[in-house]
Amino acid sequence: MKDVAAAAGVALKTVSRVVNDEAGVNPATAARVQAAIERLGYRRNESARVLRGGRTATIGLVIEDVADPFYSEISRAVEDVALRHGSLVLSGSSREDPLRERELVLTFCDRRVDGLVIVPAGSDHDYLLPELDAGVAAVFADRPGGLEADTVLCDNVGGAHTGVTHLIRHGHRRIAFLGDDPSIFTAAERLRGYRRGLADAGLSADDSLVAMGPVEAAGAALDRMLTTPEPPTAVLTGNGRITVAVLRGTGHRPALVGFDDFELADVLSPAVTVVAQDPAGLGRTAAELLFRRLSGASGPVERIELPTRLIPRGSGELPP
Amino acid sequence: MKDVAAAAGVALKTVSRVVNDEAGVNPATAARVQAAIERLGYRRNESARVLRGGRTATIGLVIEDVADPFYSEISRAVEDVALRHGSLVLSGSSREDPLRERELVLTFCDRRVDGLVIVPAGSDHDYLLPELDAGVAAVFADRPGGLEADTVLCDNVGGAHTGVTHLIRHGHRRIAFLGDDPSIFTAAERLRGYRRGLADAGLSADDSLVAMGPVEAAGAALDRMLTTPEPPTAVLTGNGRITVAVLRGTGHRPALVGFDDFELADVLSPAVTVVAQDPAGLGRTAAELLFRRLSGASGPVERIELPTRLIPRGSGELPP
DNA sequence: CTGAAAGCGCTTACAG
DNA sequence: CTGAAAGCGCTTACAG
Repeated sequence: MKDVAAAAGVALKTVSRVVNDEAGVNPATAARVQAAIERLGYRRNESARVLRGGRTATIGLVIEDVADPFYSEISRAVEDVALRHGSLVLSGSSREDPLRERELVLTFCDRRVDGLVIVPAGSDHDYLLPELDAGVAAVFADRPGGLEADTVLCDNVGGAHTGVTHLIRHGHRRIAFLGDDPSIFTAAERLRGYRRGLADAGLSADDSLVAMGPVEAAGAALDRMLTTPEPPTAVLTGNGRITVAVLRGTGHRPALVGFDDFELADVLSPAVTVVAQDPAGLGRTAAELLFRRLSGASGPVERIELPTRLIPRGSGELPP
Repeated sequence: MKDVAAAAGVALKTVSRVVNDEAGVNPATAARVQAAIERLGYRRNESARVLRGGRTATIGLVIEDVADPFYSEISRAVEDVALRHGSLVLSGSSREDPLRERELVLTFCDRRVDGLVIVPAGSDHDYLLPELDAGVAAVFADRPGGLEADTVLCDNVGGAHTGVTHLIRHGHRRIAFLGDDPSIFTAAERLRGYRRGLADAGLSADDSLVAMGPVEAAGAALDRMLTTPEPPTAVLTGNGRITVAVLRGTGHRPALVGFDDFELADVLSPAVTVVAQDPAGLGRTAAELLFRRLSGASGPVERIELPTRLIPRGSGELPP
């Protein structure tokens, strides 16, 4: 900028005015400055500009893993909204590790991001308190965080309820639920939806048909259930990775409804009936909420729940 | 920092020393400063720090689309390497649009990223020249860019050659190739590999068995081929999306080798034989090359080609 | 319409 | 071991 000013024979401030399209510059002067800018290939240093103003026009995104399609959909949606608001996105994968989540968030805060979209890996977010005081905005997505802040979730209970009810309508009475570790919010919620669905249909819950735990154990758990005297005739899986584990399983496959849609679900035979979530909606809504806060919205903390959608494809319509 | 200095009764510079773990500070003074830092909840502003030094410890990543598993794998690998080097990643999706690619790259440059990993959407990168002069490093990944710079590619020719040769070994003589638009580098390269494979086996190329074009047209193109008097008995697809298009196709399915691996390829029946690329390796290698440049490496421009791997699963071993 | 000064939050280079 | 001054590249607040 100094060089441009010198080349155009004006003061720094005048260059700044031209660069920022500020009114009240003599057209001739402006043209001279513009020429110098082009000749020297000058491009304003956004970091310096931002240091002076308050904002960095950058937000941070912490997800579990970019390489997981569910999260990469979220990622793309957040990116889109951010770009539309003139912001860039720093992103990082927590790998479901609360410490890594915390480290990423604090690193982003050190770069003075304006706001954060966080898919919480941990449940304690006290470490965020000083940052929130300092003015960063934060929105939790997919799972609630450990403090009062805007949050966008899927309707996990409703989705699981819909899934199990669908199987009941197709004549099933013994329906297994294979879920992830119940310490994970979404896993616990989906289990609740499953149980409520059974209860609403007047069916008694049978805990021997429920297996919550690491994804790797899901296949074996189902195999065990299938060798009992009263095996399940249908399964509701608690997330996409568990659905895949079941699909990889050998042997007889009961009727199946999977929580979370996935590519090629329609190509398998039978095609897989799923309760689809809306990851793009999750990311978009979270980012929009964030930018609303950044532009000054000061209403009460919001908690939005996005609906799920049952997609019948065959595996969930098999008779007992 | 000023507040901390005042609170600890020292000069700014001393706080800076403590924050940076510089040697030669009286332990008692350091402790006093440390206490003030904690009491005030001080965190250094990395942007300001960076303004003074030369680097931003940030790199830019431009891919086609984060929501595509191939690119999200690249993304994760780049992220990992960057974090290991103390850098953060700004990323954006070009949507295969050269203008958007350019805009993203220049936006990143305005933020003064230290370097860029680019999956080129366009073939003209002259717009990068002034930035390179200004000191940003750039590495092209997956496809070569329009100027001399470090580049990491997959062995597209070799991979397609391996795929078609595999089908030939299993008795096929009429093998179709369904590829993407040949203006896309990888598509053209794979077509070359296919042709070379046929030639090496002494088979004559039959252009009626080749269809290059938009992914949406691939299914119809294959259907047409299958209704001719001498239909192909096998297909090599040019990328993952085309493989899926073929899998979605109704009717008789010839033997199939797909370029690029995908989730659930092993669950389909028959399971799908693929030529697997190494997207994580692509991202890792590109990022490592970038950081090598950033730490001063000044050797000649590198061009690295990553090997592919044939994974036989069933669909590619079907007899004619 | 234009500019000189001060400052954003930090570090570098120097002096004591 | 500690600090006062200058500067990174820009903008804000003011004066002319």
